Amino acid sequence: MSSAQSENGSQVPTLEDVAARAGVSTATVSRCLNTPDRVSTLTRDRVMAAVRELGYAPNFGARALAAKRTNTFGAIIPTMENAIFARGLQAFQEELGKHGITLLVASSSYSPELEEEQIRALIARGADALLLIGHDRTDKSYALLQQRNIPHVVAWAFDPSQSRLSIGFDNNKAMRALTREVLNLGHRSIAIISGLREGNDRARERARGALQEMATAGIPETDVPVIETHYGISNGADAFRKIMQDTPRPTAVLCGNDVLAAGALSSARQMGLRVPEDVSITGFDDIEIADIVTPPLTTVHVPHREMGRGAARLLLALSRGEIPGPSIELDAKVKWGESLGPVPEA
Amino acid sequence: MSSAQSENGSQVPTLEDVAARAGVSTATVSRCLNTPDRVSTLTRDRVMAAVRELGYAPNFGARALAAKRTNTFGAIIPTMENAIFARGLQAFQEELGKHGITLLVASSSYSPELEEEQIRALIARGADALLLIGHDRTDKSYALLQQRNIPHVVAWAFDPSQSRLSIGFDNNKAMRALTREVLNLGHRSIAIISGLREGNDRARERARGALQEMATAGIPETDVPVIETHYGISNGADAFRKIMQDTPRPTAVLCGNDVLAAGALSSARQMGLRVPEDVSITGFDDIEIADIVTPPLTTVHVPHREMGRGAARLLLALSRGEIPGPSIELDAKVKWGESLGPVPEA
DNA sequence: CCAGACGATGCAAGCGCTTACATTTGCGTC
DNA sequence: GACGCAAATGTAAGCGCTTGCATCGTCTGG
Repeated sequence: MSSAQSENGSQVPTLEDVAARAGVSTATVSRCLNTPDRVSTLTRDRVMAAVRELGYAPNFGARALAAKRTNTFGAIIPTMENAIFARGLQAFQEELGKHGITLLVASSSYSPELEEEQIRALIARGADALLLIGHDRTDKSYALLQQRNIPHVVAWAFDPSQSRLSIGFDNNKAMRALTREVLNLGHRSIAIISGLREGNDRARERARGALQEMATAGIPETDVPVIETHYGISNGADAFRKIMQDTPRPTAVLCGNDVLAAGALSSARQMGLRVPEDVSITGFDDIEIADIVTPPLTTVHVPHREMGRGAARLLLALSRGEIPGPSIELDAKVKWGESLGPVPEA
Repeated sequence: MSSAQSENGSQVPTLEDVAARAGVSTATVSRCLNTPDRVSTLTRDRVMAAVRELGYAPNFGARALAAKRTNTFGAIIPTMENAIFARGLQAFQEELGKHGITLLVASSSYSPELEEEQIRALIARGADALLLIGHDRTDKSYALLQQRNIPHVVAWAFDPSQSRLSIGFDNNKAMRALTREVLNLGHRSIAIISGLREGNDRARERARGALQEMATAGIPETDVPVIETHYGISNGADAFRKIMQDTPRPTAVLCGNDVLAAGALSSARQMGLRVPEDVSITGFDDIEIADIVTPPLTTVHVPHREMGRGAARLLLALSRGEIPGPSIELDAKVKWGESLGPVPEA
């Protein structure tokens, strides 16, 4: 009877309408939609026809309420403003799509507090499982996930010291490898433009890795200028300009990611500095931008797609109640461009 | 009684639990959450305390089901892979946020069929209103929106020939303006790298605008090589490489957007061509990338943020049942970089 | 020819919330 | 001190769907 008055015309059709039209019960219609093989071919055809004729689409809220699951996963990434997470997320989504799962994306602007809110929001919306970036977040966030028993996996970071399920690469290790290359080319006066480290373990580990490697080479941490700034091209540009006023002027600048490096590069050009003849610049992430700036960046290649796909699989397994294997460490290797060269002659 | 058995421990608390704990009825709790001023301060405090203690969060599905609205808007953009829509969407989201509305984003990969699916999905999820990009979409999509009576607005395009509510700029007009500048600099041998035009009115209007303007200058359409390709840096690069093998070789290449232009630029570098001395390249959109490539792109500045904010306001008005004004045309002006120069001496 | 089994379908009880309507309470008035 | 009104709160009817359980044929084997 619900929309029996749907003579009204622009009422949204409900299961009941479909059932009436097909001459079956709502239960049967529901089965047709969810478990088609539990219904005879004949009825199924009739029901499907009714569905089509009415333009019926199930009401998501009602379905979630009754079934207690939504076939929806959530992902909270720090930012959508640049393409850092785009490729990985794309792969994540593709993999979920294969399994009929919808992805809801939210962004936290690199703020653990905002992220907590987003977690809450996604849970409220019924996300069956969550993809999170990095390990840093409020205790409350973790408490929430545990209390609600929401399967989740951490990506973009593999940290041997963390026990929770994750898939990613070791930011520290990767940055050390890159730094080693820089040192090998003779650089000793090196500066770092890092992303904001608070609440961002990836940024922190990258910076720490660089400093550790330099320390190993006999460069004390106190000799290394570090500027911290929000990821963003113009921030990278500003930071670079500032850092190049130091004495001694660094011969190489390690950037926390490609976005910062791209900014640094454009500053260098404006300042009339040649890269890498006058100063070397490195990035991290190997996003598309790394290839199109001039010169192409020497950076760290991150297995974005592999990570996204892998994260999806882990989450899928978790949400089915399976216990997936341990955390997965992927490789992140130095990728040579042209922005890193030997130290300039004095 | 619902989770009276929640002795269980890890049950999700419901309104009823909160009500029991605060010693009031569920109705009162609901009011506390939705219309706090209709409840006495005393009870409100007690209820809120219970909410906090229990870590209660309303069940979205149930709420949507009962209230018949979700305070959720949807947006379907063609792609998240590059930053074309990022800034506008950000502004859109910020504006909605101010009004307590959550944004759900989906992407259609520039496919009208996929978009239709996404529209359906967002509607099923209860989106109260939708933001759409451009006018091109399947009849069914429009039928759906009308049938369900979903407020919606078209952005990124202002087309005087279209009657539906929109906010954006005139792609055709803007591209004509840019083309005029190119012609003014003496270029006569001009090629176009366009985005795929089918199902994409923005791409179509941009290409058409360029061709029209050239026609006005006496260059017949048949003399203008046009390559169509999916937006993407490497596609732009490939297209450019191909187009530069034409005879006569174009002295200027108009790209459908900055992403294609960035690709073209990197191809040019690889081919040893100087920009703009040997060949001029233009973009469209003025996204961040336009500034950081070498040389910075001459492009068309698009008022991303203004468009996003405006779209949000229109949609908010619509969803409140107000009738907003007519469609809004914003300006998109040529922005000079260094990638467009005079035609090279013969 | 009938008991038993099984596949297809219907019945109806919720899922957790909002909200119209009913009820109670507390005040100010005369 | 009784009355009326408004504010505060409670009652209960759904919102549209899923699903455990009951029912009904139909088919099979003895």
